[in-house]
Amino acid sequence: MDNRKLAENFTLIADLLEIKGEVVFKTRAYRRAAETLASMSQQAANLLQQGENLTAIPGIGKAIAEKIEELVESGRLQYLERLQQEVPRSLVDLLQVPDLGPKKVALVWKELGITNLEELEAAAQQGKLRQLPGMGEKSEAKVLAGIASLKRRTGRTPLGDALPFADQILADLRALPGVVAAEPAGSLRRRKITVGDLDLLVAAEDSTTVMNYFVKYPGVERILGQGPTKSSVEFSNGMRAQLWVHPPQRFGTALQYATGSKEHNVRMREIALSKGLSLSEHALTRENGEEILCANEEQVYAALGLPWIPPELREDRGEIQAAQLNKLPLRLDLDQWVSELHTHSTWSDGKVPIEDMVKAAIERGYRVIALTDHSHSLGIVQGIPPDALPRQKEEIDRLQQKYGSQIKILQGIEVEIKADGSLDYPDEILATLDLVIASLHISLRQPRQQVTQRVLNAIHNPHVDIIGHPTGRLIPEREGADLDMEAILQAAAQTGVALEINAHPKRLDLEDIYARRAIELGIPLTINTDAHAPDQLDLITFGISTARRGWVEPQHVLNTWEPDLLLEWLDKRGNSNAAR
DNA sequence: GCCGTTTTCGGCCCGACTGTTTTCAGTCG
Repeated sequence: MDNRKLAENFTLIADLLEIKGEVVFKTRAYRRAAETLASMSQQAANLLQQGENLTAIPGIGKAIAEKIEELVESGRLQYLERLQQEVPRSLVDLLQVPDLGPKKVALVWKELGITNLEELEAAAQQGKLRQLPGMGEKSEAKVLAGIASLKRRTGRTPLGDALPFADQILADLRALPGVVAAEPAGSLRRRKITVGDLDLLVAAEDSTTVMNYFVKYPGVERILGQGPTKSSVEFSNGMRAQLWVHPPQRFGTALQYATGSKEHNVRMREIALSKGLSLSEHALTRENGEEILCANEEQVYAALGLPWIPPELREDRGEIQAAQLNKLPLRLDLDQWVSELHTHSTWSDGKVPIEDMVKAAIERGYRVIALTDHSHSLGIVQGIPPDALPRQKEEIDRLQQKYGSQIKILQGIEVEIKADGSLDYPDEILATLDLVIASLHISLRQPRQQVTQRVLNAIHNPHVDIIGHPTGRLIPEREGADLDMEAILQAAAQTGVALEINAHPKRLDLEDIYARRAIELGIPLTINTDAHAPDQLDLITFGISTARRGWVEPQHVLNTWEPDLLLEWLDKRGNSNAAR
């Protein structure tokens, strides 16, 4: 049983306990354990096998460790099975309805015998909910609207879609009179791969104009709430956004609060309390009621004796302890970028000739670009047949002459890891290329052991330099291959092959938690855009954010290395002509 | 259920907004 499954079990326990009416601290403990498990870079099952004590993990004590053990060993959990006999499991679906929480779910269950969404909708339509204590006509209408919205919603929005949408709203908000600043917050600012609601924050003395503008923004289907400091809306596409407005002199605490994560903020407030301060979105408050206002986030962190923590790290994964010890990772940044190592041209499915990609790379200040067109077997695109590689080489040589010392152009390949586990090109051909990326695109649904073995084969091929977008996932439509990631990481550490964090917002693969594990194991990483057109080179920032979320530092990333160092590394990999 | 340079028992973050209420509970982030 993997960590995700374990986390699902503990989340289910928390939901059921909440409906049952258990004390909140117990449910909170189960939720925290679920979060921790989901964000661990190593499998709990593996740790158990190695004889590690799970109670060493923060948030996991004796009781939960025993439950993990039972789940890993038997695939079942007696405690959960007993719990489900008390509280019908289908009730947790009701918690998904906006404005329905555990108390109201328990109420409709106990008073009306409702156990699922269909029964809830029917009861609301029949006007039965309004008769319950504490509920009225409006609550009933809210339930119906909530169910409708639930049916319309597609779940979390990919970061690549949410960010441009939010940026447009923010630009419009900045243009309003009296608006001093407008920034993204929440998971958007932390650059999670998917975003639930859009969280937006505005600095302004008077919120009235801003709020009135926001709730009437084009595309707003309904207003979920509107107040002087906070409003939230739902768009016709099902996306939700909420906006906070705070005075500029309180913007720091407000931004810190709105950025989250919730768990990070809880830790921050605990530290504040230990220093005799109370931290809220409005201010830090001393015990005598005196307020300390923070116009920027640096002041908030400084007041707690901490350096500023980059938003991508704020997931309560040890960043606060690291900050206290002054051991936060060195910040990875675009201005450190030297090379782009995964691009396509019209030699396969790219949109432009090599020269246009080269020029675009030069414009961005890069000093190395690798053209890595697809090998020929990938059916959906026109790959390069092996006998065309010499002609491509001639073109690259000609361009290298033309652009001379401005940029080094590498002839690479994105070679397909075929369904049978072999690579699409024989070793003799791979050996002639400057750089080899091996990637999965097909037969991703093979059983774990089989698909993992394919990647392991590629890792052990001495000509392969990089494993491209390891799982092959596409957000949100395609789940990645069910890889045994620890086995892959161990093999990469052993052979020295680099793993890619593919920067395309539909991929962001290797994902953050495994990037973090990779650097622990000393595996070189590379962050590339997989650009099929010049402007896609700018997607690199998504990859950088994902790497930051994985605590990756500049020296871990091939793309920040000086060209000489990179070419030397490629040469040592044994297949490269690059240095010549 | 977890946790401990004040604690192995008694704590466990803070506030906005809504609806159903006559002062607050529930939900959300």
